[in-house]
Amino acid sequence: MTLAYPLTDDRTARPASALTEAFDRHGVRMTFARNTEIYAQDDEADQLYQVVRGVVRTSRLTADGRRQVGDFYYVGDLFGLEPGPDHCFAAEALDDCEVIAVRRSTVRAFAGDAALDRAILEAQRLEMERLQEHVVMLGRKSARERVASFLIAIANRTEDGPANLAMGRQDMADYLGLTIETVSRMLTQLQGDAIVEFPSSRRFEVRKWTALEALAA
Amino acid sequence: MTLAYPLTDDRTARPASALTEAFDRHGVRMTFARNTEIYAQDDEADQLYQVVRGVVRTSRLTADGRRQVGDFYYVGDLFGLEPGPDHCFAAEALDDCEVIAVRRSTVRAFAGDAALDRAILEAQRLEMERLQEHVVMLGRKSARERVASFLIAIANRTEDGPANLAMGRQDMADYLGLTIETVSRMLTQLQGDAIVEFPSSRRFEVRKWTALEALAA
DNA sequence: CGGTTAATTGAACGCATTCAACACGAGTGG
DNA sequence: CCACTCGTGTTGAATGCGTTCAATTAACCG
Repeated sequence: MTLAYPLTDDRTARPASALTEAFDRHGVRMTFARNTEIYAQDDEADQLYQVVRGVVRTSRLTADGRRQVGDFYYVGDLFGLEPGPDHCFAAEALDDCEVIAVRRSTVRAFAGDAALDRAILEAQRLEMERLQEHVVMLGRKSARERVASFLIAIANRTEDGPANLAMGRQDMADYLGLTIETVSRMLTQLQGDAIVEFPSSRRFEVRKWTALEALAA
Repeated sequence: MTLAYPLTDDRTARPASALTEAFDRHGVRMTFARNTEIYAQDDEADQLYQVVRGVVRTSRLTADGRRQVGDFYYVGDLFGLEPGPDHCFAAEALDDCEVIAVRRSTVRAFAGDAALDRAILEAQRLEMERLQEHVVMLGRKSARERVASFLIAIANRTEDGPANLAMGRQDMADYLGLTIETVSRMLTQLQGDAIVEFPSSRRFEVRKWTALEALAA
C-alpha cells in the first residue's frame, strides 16, 4: 500500500529523539496500516505508545453510530495514557504508521528513568490541557471559530512552510463536532478572505495570522 | 449568610471520610461563601482540594465573555489537580462551602501515604473520564440528550430520594453548552412526559429511568 | 405586601444540518 | 489517450434545532 499523502517528517528529529531512545529501550516497535485499529474502545489500557512515523487518531463511537474524534497524535507524541483500567476511546492509524509500545508494568518497573518519567508527566499535562481546550471549543465556539482554531493548532505543530493536515474532512468534522459540509464551507470562506491558502485539499498555509487568530476567538 | 438551598449531606459519611482524615492530616480547612473564587483561571496550580461541605464548580471565561463550566464537585470529591503549572479553569464556591487544601509539595513529601496516593490517582482517572465524556456530549449530543445525560449523572451521585442540583439554570447551561432557555424547555418537556418531576426548580426525582436513559443516547 | 432575581414561555431569526447534485483527482482498463 | 469508476471534497437549496429577544410567571426576601 502506498502513502496517498506523504507526511512532512521533518519533525522526526526533535526533542522526541531522546525520548524515543528511552522508549526503544523498554518497548517494542509496531507498524499499522492506514485505518487499522491500534487499540479498541473498552480495551484494557495496559500499554503506552509513542508515534514514530505517521499520525494516530483517537475516537469514540456512540451506540447509534455517531463518532467523536478525541485527538490527533503526531510524530513524537505520546498516546494511550489513560489513568483508568481501560480505554474510553479507540486509537487508529490515520496513515500507515509506526509506534513504540511500552507496557505499563514496564513503566512502573523502570520508574526512575528520568527521561521517561518526565515525558509521561508532560504528556499527561498536554493531554488534559487539550481535553479542556476541546471542551471549551465544543461548548462555546461557532463553526468558523472551531475551524480557525483547528488550523492554528495544526499550523503550530508544523515548523514552517505549508502545513499538512494528515486527515480528511470527515476526521476534522468529527473532531470539531460539525459536519463535513460545514467544515468545507468554512474553509472556502477562509480562502475567499485570503486568510489561508489550500494548494491541495490537505495542504495549507496561513496568509494572515492575526486575522485567523481573531476568528478563532 | 444563610444557605438558600440546603444540601443533602447524607453523602458526607461515605468512603470519603477515610480520605478526609488523610487530607486533614496534611492540609488546612478553608471556607468560601457562595460565588466566591477558590482559585482563578491562570493561577498557579500548587494546591489540591477536597470538598467537605457544599458544591464547587470550575469554569473558564473566554476573552469575549462566553463561559464554559468544566465540572461540578460534590462532598468527597477532589479538585484542583491539573498536571500543568497553572490552572486553565477557575474554581468557585457554588454554595457556601468548606474545603481542605493540601500543597502539592506536601503531597509529594508524603508520597507513600497509601490512602492519599490512591485517592489522587483515582481522582485523576475520574477527572479524565469526565472530560472525555464531556467532549462526546458537547460534540455529538442534542440539547435533549445533554439535559437527560446531565440529570442522570446528578441523580447517580445522590443516594436516593429527590436529587438536588445545587446549581441554577445558567450553570447547567454553561456546562451543557446551551442557553438557559433551551435547558428550561428541555426540562419542561421531560416533565410533560412524566419522565422526571420537579417539586422545586432545583430538586427533582426520576420517574422513568429507562425512558430517561434512552433519551440520553 | 412590594422588590428583586430566577425560571418559564412565546415568536422570530439564524446558524448549522440535511439532502441532493456536482466537481475533482487518482487508479484502471479498453 | 480516453472512458469509466470510486472516493473525496465542494456547492446549492430547504429544513430544523437551538438561539435571541421580549414578555410573563414564579420564587425568594426584605
